[in-house]
Amino acid sequence: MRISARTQYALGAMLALAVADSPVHAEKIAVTQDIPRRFCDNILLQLRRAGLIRSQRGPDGGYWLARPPGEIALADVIRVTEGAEQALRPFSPAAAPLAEIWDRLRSQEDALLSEITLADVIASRDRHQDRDRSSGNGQDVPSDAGRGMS
Amino acid sequence: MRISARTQYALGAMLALAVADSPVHAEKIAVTQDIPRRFCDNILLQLRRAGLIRSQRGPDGGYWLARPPGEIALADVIRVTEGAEQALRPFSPAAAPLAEIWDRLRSQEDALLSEITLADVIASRDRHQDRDRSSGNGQDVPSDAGRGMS
DNA sequence: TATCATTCCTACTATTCAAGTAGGAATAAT
DNA sequence: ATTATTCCTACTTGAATAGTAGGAATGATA
Ligand code: FES
Ligand code: FES
Repeated sequence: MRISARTQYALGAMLALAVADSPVHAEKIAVTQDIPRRFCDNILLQLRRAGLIRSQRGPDGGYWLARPPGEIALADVIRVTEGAEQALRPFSPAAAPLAEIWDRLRSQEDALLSEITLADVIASRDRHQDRDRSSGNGQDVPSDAGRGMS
Repeated sequence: MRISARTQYALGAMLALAVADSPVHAEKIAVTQDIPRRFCDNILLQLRRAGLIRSQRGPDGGYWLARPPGEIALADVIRVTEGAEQALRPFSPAAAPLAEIWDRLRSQEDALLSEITLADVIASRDRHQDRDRSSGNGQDVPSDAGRGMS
């Protein structure tokens, strides 16, 4: 799969919401995540339509996650922003067996991205901030990390 | 990684060479693999420069594999045609931990594609042609398949 | 009720990248 | 010489991504 700027931005925005404990303005997200202001609006809208986030208009409005960070997988976000990848063009019969391989690649990738949640990413980041407390330190990102929003 | 038409074509061409037992014209490859004629030239040239195939000019010329099909992994071909994927743009600090994940994705993918050789693909194709001879049939593509060129 | 800050929506422009083409030079067989 | 092929650079085109524009709808506050 392609990792577009849009996807990168969307994940950044989702992470920003995951660590906040109250609604966040698009403006703030745009600034802290370094996303072009108008583009940020655009992406947040898409995420809301997909049901990943909720929103409130007017002053004192903003965005927040629809579910706790531990229940949102990276794949959930990516599927939205990358949309349905257009089927790759027909194969010459001779190259047909390659299709099976592309399928394997995709499932492999999907498996990984479906297992990692926003909470995992945040936990991993926090672990990297206080560098190596123990010697044989954090390898795996545990899937049971953050549940609440703070 | 992206599976471009170019990559698809290149793999088709390599497979065509893998099953041939003497030099093959670009023309023939283009026809049998359904590759636009001129584009085919273009791709073959790139493959030759990368050292994956050899060539001979003039009438009675053509292309052939530089190594036996069992020693050419799909990754070898793909790395050539996809080129050095341009580094994805800088992350906002907040989204930095994602970089690690992209890396994991890439290695996972590279591992799979490095294990499968042209010979494996051909063997798999042949196995699919005579449909299910035994009941619990071929799951894995053995890596020790064809060695010679026929 | 007026005002203001925000989200929401459609549609547009610009930039980049992949796909494919063009024209011919170099080489080798006959 | 002629002809069939590979070889090489550069160009054109099409599609997709990235980002922008303009304003309508909503909701808080006074
Ligand atoms: S990155 Fe998605 S299949 Fe390779
Ligand atoms: S297809 Fe290569 S990393 Fe996703």
